[in-house]
Amino acid sequence: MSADNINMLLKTYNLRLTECRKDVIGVFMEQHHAVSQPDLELRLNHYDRVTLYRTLTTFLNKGIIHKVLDDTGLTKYALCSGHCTEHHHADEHVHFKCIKCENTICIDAVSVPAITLPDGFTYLDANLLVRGICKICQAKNNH
Amino acid sequence: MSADNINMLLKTYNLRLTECRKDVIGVFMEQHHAVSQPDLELRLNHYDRVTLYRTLTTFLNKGIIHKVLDDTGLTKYALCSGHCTEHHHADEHVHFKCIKCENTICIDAVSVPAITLPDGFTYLDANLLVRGICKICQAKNNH
DNA sequence: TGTTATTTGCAACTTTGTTGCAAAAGGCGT
DNA sequence: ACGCCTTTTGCAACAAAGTTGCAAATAACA
Ligand SMILES: [Mn+2]
Ligand SMILES: [Mn+2]
Ligand SMILES: [Zn+2]
Ligand SMILES: [Zn+2]
Repeated sequence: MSADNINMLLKTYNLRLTECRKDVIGVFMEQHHAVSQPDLELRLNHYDRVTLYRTLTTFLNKGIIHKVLDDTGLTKYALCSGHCTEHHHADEHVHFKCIKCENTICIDAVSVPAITLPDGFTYLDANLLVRGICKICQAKNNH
Repeated sequence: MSADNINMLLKTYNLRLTECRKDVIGVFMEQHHAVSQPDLELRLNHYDRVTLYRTLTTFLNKGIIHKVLDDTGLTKYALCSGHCTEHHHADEHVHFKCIKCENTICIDAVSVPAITLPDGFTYLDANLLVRGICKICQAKNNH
């Protein structure tokens, strides 16, 4: 089932169906948290580092994935849900980083609240990172 | 006037008054936008890269400065305004990155709105980065 | 001014980001 | 199924940033 979805996704964005691209999308789909380039390098270690880098860049440009900021400076990526394009991402939701498991997830259910900027400032988009303890780690603590 | 402030600040945090630390604080004070390590290296190029790195780490641990996330993955830093400590930063305000001049500033006047997370998630803190066009660049456009 | 703990500079190494180029592979018409 | 053409990949090479150990320099304090 998933393989067809992946091929369709790539075709939608006019991208060639290469093994690497299919595998990278596969990782994003089976993972429910944001993925960094080093994460990808570990899981897909038969591909060259540069190829993975370029695959991420391509997906980012097409609007297939979006950046997820991290408090460590390491950039993570996640699949876009809405209809995002290269120039505008239409899925402004909260990102949550757990300080226990270090995973960062997209919380699509919670969108970024409207921000009123001081006079003279123009709003383009926003990236909100909330840190705390995730549901899974919380449950573990209450054994 | 400023030199006394700087010495006082360092003493408050039980830090030795070294040239490097005083100069770094000086840069933060005279700059009204967030500063990255490479920024510091350019301005204070008579200090070793590692010394600046360690100075930032020290200030970060003491709660003198806070991290300002950036959409490029480059970490920037800014002086803390409130009473921040190593473990908790009490100055949760909006950060604004201008896509023209690339400067990132702390907008202390706008605090991060309260976020309601899904059940099971615990909130610790948040970092909100708004992108857009800053007041200065806006004014330049309207010549 | 001398003692001691802290800080600095340097060397070294790791990780990540980035580009050019030739070989390999995908898409497509035949 | 084949060949052509364009895109993608792997490799080499380099740039930039992060990180640590250690000996020399320096701040704090008596
Ligand atoms: Mn997301
Ligand atoms: Mn700030
Ligand atoms: Zn967790
Ligand atoms: Zn600007």
